[in-house]
Amino acid sequence: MNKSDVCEVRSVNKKKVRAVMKSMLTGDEAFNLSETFSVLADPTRTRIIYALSCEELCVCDIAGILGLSVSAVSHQLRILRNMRVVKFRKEAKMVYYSLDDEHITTLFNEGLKHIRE
Amino acid sequence: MNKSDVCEVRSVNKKKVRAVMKSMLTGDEAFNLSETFSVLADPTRTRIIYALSCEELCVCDIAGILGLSVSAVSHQLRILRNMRVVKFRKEAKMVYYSLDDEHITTLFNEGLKHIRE
DNA sequence: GTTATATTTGAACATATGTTCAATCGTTTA
DNA sequence: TAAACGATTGAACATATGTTCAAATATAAC
Repeated sequence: MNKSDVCEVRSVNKKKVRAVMKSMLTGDEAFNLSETFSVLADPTRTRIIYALSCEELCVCDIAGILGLSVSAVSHQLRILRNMRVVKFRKEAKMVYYSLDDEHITTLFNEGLKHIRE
Repeated sequence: MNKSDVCEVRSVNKKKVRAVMKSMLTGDEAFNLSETFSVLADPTRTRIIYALSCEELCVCDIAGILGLSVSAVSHQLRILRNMRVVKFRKEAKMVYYSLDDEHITTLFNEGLKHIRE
């Protein structure tokens, strides 16, 4: 960023700028917030979350429902696991996944309402 | 996707799978939903949205508040404009931006609540 | 009209992300 | 124990995304 990219006046309305800067999100907050939304920012993951909001499902069946490879689904489930959006239990050779985070579920439903209106 | 990637049984629980597939999100819905969340899935954009939730601001001041180049901010504002998250008005040489979408704002606040709990 | 300033834009660049493919791990069953 | 099957993983690949830089617009002031 060279200096010509910075508005010469430095701030057009110093009072407003100061007020906003005072209450501005911290870097961590902005990062965590956008990271939370990132989980829902992919169609495959939203479809997985939708499916799991209906039923507890094994990886194999999720892949069948979505028409994707088991591997692709497993990679996405890892992301959802890391973000604690889903939980799983093992039964024999199968691993069954279900939703684990009511906050994300609320966000998800809020978003669904938005696009369906 | 080769055939070995598909579960042999095809579906472990056919009844569950059929039920989920019946109510599954369409491709368009999944795309629009994830697109909506994508808007909020970047720290720069969440900071811009936060700032605009405090005050109507010109591009120059947003850049100053975020410590980013005017160009970088303008590029992000274009995305927010295209998604109808923000609106703007021109006054002299300046362009003032403000929030335009209450749905997104609701999502944003819901997310903020989530990370602050 | 020319200069200065606020903003936008396009191209280039580096980084992040999602899927595929092949290999591996763990459990079950033959 | 060996074979079969569900799931996970890592590397490779293509695509998407965000910032920078330089150039272009647009409006205001001289």
